[in-house]
Amino acid sequence: MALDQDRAAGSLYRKVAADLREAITSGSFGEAGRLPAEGALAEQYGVSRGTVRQALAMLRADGLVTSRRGTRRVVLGSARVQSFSELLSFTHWARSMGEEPGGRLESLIRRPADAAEREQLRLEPGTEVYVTLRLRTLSGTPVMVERTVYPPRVGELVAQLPPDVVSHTEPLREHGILFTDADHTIDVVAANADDARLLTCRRGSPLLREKRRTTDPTGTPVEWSQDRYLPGTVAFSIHNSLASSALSRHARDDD
Amino acid sequence: MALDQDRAAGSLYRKVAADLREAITSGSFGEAGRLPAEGALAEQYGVSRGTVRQALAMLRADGLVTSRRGTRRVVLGSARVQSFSELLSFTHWARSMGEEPGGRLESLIRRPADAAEREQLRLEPGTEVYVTLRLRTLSGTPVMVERTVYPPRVGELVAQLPPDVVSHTEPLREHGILFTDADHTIDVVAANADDARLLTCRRGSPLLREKRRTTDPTGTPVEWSQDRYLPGTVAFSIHNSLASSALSRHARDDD
DNA sequence: CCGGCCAAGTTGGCCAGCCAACTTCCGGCG
DNA sequence: CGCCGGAAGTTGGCTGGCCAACTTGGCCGG
Repeated sequence: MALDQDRAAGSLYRKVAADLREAITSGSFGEAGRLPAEGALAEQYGVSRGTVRQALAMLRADGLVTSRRGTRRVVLGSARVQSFSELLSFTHWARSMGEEPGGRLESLIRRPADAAEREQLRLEPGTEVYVTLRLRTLSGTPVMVERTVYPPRVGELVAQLPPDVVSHTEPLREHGILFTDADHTIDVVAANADDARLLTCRRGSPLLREKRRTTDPTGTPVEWSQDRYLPGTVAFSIHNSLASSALSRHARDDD
Repeated sequence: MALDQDRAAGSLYRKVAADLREAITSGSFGEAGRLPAEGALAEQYGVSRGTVRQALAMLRADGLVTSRRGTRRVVLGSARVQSFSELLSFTHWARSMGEEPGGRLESLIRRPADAAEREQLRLEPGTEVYVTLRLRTLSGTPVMVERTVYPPRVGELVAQLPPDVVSHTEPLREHGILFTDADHTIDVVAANADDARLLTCRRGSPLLREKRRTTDPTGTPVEWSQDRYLPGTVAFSIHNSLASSALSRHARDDD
């Protein structure tokens, strides 16, 4: 049953995971209810127990269910953003929330990489990098200033994009630049003069900063970025357990 | 080879993962080098390929290696904090950095839970909760204010702890209260009067806020906490990819 | 010399089975 | 009535095997 629809990518376990995720969030198992046993699910979906376990591992990593030896799995919480591309691309994230992402390129310069940039992007001394400064908006209101450093291979492509293009990752993907892995660091920083001007806030007022280093499938760095969010616009959300962890970015709607 | 030492918990794949993690961070495969094939590792460790794959899945989730069909895995970065308990317990985290954690209980009150607290801790209306306010220090200097709400079962135990106890999670664990899963939300907030007094900063100055809801293995909430960190003392760090995500908290030592 | 094709190598995915460790529940016994 | 032990149920872990999808590099032909 239930797998007839192509609800997820090719692999079986992803389809099972997607189906279970939907069942959980729609409350089929209750608020904090117990899931069917792995064997029962395997029979129900017509797959092996190993495949079901692979699907359940995804849900466990996302913090949707518990998993303990000896007991049925228990529903922990409801679906969160799947955090795949939502965290790598401001545009994807905004659209997944139903908001309209916007952006304005403030500056794009080309200059030799400094020591820190060479370290992050794993470049030879003397290599030139492309540095962009962009203001990002959500449904028209400014929420974030993005400073990104690109290695030559990527920067050359970015430089040819029209200045008013909304998404950077999408056109880059069409040129074979893939964003697959990223390291994020989150802290607080005071707004400098540029930040204050672009975000229309006072200089020195606090901003939520996300530093991000992104690599492609081969492990080659493709981007090093520093995003500064206006407080109250976004928050970062993480689930972690003894098994795994998952992160998602979401808009602030509560307190 | 190499598995003679009990470098990790019981399961084979954890031992393999720990060994590989050490080999990667010690540079055995080079800065961005390629790992041996799964089959080769399986033979080398004397385990099946499935076990090696389970170990490698951990490393991939931690952002240490890539994984693509058709190619050997590539070293992405070096070891990060394993984020198991480091993120659940301020004390564990501090000690893992070699710093001396401290704490002072400012207040502990018992009162009926409000709507938000009942929602978070999944309590019946009218249930009483225990609310603590603690100042946390790192090697003597104040870095964080922690406001925690405990459900009755846990709060009763917390109330009996001596006020100067450093770690809360450790004594609770001895009473059968386990912290296994947590949801974290990170954003910025302005210091209120209490925060300013305890952290010796100005009122309204920005603090990094981490809201945390922790559950035990059965999925029952055991804690709801709101931690406010002085800027410049901590940052939160995450790795995410198309496959998985991992989070760790770390001290700020760079910029 | 360049380009395309092909084969080898490698990981992703799935299956079937087995045992151990653990939890829960129920019934018996004190 | 309460405690304890055991059986049933469930997940964790590991093996061995098979095929598909994909990448890489080298060979061959133009």
